[in-house]
Amino acid sequence: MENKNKADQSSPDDEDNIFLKFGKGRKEDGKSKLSFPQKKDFMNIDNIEGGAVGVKRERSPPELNSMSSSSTHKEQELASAKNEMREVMEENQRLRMHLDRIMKDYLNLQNQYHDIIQREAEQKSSSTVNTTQHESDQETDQSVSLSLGRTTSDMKKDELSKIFKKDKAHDEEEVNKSLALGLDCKFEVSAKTSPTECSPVNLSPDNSLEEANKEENGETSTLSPNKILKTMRNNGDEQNPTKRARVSVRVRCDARTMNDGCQWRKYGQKIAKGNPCPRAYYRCTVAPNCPVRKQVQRCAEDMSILITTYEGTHNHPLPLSATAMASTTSAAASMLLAGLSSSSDPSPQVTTTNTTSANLNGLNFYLSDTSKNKPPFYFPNSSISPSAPNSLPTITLDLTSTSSSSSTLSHLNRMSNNFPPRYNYNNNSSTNLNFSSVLESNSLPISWTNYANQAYNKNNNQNFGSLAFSSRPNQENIFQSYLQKNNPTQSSLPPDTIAAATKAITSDPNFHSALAAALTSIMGNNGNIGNKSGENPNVTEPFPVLSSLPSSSNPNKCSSSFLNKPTSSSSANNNTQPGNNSLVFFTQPNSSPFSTLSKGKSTSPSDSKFD
DNA sequence: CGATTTTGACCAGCGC
DNA sequence: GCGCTGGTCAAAATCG
Repeated sequence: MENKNKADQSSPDDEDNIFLKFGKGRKEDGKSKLSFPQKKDFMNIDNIEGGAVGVKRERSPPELNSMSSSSTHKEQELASAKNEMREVMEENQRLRMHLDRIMKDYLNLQNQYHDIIQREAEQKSSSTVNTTQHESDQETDQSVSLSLGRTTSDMKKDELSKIFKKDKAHDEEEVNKSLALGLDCKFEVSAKTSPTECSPVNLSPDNSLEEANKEENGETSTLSPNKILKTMRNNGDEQNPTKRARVSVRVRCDARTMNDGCQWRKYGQKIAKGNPCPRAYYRCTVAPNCPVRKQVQRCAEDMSILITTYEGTHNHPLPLSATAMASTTSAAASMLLAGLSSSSDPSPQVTTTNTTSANLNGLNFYLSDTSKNKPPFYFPNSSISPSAPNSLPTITLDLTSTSSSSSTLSHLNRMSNNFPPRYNYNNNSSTNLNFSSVLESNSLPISWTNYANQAYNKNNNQNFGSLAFSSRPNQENIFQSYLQKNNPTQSSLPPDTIAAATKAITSDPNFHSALAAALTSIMGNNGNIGNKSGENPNVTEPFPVLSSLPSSSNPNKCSSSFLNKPTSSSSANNNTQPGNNSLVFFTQPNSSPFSTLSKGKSTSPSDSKFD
């Protein structure tokens, strides 16, 4: 049995080669890196599918083969490099513009949220609540403002509102063609919807967990930026293991590990109870002291599903592609902790069901909590029993394409209810996000933006707080066109599922939290608007927005890209606007034709690009 | 030869 | 206290 497992997992001849095709070990990449400065890699990533990578790829073999005619080649390379540089600069400018726009939208949202909270507080105070409660609400509200507005808290609000007002008209115009996500911060989960329940989202991507948990522990409810930074600096190795959340990613993948852009070193392997497949333990080796670990295990039910569980936050700059994953997992973790912390409301009136679910037509997520063991963090109710010792709150992103396009409810239910205990090995307080592809077998990227954009277009009447991911006209149907391109038979989404998606988006605060966290991770990391990000060693990446794993250009690789630039692969490439801050969860389920170049390590190959 | 993987031992938390 | 389990360590083996 053990031998068999060993063979399953570590036969480097088949599985590892998957990585190699992508970039393989550092050595090879080191070679290619010599001819290409790091910035080039960055550019390549940005233009991932469109051309840059292709350029690089095309160029590499000639480098080996035709060194004789090197002068012309060099010139060509130089020219192409210049071109790429120019493109990237333009891209950066566009990104900046879009960032600004997002900021404005965000402010708009924040203002609206503020109004609503105030209104709610007033209502409360007028009915039953005493004044102290009211005050605390408002206080919390303020702290929400701080925590949500990592950028705004630092940026002078006046300035921002100025900007906002200035562009309000323009934004309103644009809102028509943009995704609107109501961030109405109403926890359907809870009977009592107090503003505090929306607050715990600390949008600092790397510290949301710790900070949120600190909040849980009652250290303080006001998160000043300074404090956040302080925490950021401290969190590295000193992360209290009990204060972390884990993010689990389920991906259909034949490779031994999922390419997440980071560099990992295996430090252990164990057969976990209930799963014949061994669980491998990896440690981030990008930085020597990085506390981030991940566990990789195959799903006992479906061996083709790879379950990768991340724990901790990187304390070093990340490769761009790794940032995508890191930001997303961080956002997911924030979401989890936000949900959890909401349940830790001192007043135990939070009546949660065991499973809070939202159904997004294949974009499912649900909260399920079992919390008898760790009262401070978990919803009081629990149904899932077997508790793994040491279990941490875990959020699961399900990127497997298991749902059929018709009935996502059933899928959701399956997700939430039918996972056998042994699958939920860490089912002590777990949150599951199912970003299953709508289509059953296709590994297509799901752009939240465009996805929800469609929903918004059809149900644009229920968002009072709209988060406008302004999508450009020529981009707003990328997902759809992608669908049409790749699966003409299922190109349209059923209206009911759209409605479900909209409803879920607009109604579930946890989704908001994740979204907000992701957004802030984007804005905060890049923009550094008014933020002393320079002092923050944990700021991961300059700008993860367009981060994209080369997976799409490497169909044989098992990878997951979250913050993707979907258009880069499309024919509309040139029209790509940076505004497409779409969260793209996509998986490449069946990477059947693995190419075998050579043996490799389990290290994520993409790392090589960034070293 | 350095980096990585393997693998048995060890440790800590939890339940009984 | 004991056993079970998950997680980590570290020496040896392996790889490139």
